[in-house]
Amino acid sequence: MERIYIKDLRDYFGKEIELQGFVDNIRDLQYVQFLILRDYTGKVQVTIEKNEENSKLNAIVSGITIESTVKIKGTIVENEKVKLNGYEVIPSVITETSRCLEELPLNFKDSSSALIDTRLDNRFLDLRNDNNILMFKIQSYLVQCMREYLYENDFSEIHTPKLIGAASESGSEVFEVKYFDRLAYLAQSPQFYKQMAMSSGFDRIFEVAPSFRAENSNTNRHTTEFTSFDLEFSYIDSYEDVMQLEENMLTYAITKVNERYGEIIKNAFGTEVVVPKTPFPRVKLPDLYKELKEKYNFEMPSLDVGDMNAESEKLAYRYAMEKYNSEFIFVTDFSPKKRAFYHMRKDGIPQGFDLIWRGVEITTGAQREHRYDILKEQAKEKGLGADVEFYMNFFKYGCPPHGGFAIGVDRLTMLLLNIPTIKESMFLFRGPNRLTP
RNA sequence: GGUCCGGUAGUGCAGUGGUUAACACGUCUGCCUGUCACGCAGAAGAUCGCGGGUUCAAUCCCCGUCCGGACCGCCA
Repeated sequence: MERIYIKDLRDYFGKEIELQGFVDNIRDLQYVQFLILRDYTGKVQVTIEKNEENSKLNAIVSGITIESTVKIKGTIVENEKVKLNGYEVIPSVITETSRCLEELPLNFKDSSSALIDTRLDNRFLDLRNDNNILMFKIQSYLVQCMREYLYENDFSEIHTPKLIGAASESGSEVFEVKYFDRLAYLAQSPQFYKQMAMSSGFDRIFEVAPSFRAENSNTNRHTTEFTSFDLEFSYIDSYEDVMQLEENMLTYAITKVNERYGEIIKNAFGTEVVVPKTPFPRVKLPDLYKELKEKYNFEMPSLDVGDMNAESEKLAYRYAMEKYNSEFIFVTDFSPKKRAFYHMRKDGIPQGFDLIWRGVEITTGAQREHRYDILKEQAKEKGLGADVEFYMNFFKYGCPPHGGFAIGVDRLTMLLLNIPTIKESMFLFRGPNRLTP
């Protein structure tokens, strides 16, 4: 029999259908039993009167445990009495297809009733929560829309290695892996390979893949393994082209997410999807600090001028909202000391940016230095030598001017849905103290 | 890595230097004329994170250790 989803039941009134799902709840009264069936599209009430004719069904329902899975054949009928959607299933056959054997280790229906650590220990159950399932449908759609935008703009998706032979930048923040009789590293970014694709003439590429960072970071927005949405493209005139691509892509994706999920997100997560307007405001870091000083009496600790910290990111958001009514703001003109050697510089200023959304950094991007001699000089200045030799070769044989950026998908999801921690906005969190499940 | 805070039934929490460690949800049993967060009654369920110390006596005080949380740093 054809599989019917609960969300489509309205199309089958009066017909015999077959449903499958989890037993969400059972209310076993004296003369009637109610079984609430749940699949990933919704819930429906299955009603069984207690009588001679139904004695077999009554026995099955009495013996069933909540969260077992069942297959139900029955007829879907309208009934005003039912508060859940106004219809119910009158079953002819109920088959238990798997059994929940033990008491659940947490009440996944109420996320606030268990600590995040308990939830992560039992993530497969925690994810049965309606909002969690919804969150991943939305994340999936968001990424689909970003991909869609790029495909429409002649980008191709590539897949770069995550096992690498040399630590890509500093070496201090990569995981070592035993690789036969020597060491390998887990990629902390596809940066070098994205640029290799530019050198290879791929012109416009992106990748959605894991990145690994061996940083002992304990915050609500860091994880040792995250999904990075990376892209790189050629023949740009400046990093302004990179910012434009990013704001257009995000606006396209958020517009579509809002169309499909805006109302649902408001109801489920209590937060508004705000479709941004392009162009996003842009501010130079020194100018931003002048404004933050004037408006909020904020001053960076002097050692950190040329970079941002958590507080200045939050204030940058406040500033963007108050002055531009924008949740997004591009910040440019960081100190070269704080930026990677491969960022192009002009008059000593890195030609790159951070994008702050709702007070959190979601992107670093830049025009890259594609001129061999200058790049070599900048690498030397950062103390990089043999480790980047293979990379330097990309620029010896002609390489288009290019740039790109990376977005953290899990952070993006967290911010879009106003989820308090990245531990919840990724399928399985990985942190300094968590490698399981 | 730093600072602060926490670890007590399945889950979330209360509490005490000494008798039976309280409460809510969940679980189980019985009852209940259609429930819809069903309701009612009862029952079971806790080496009080682990190791050491102080004490007549430690779940409680002290030290160590492990685990976790919030914020900061690092970044996506």
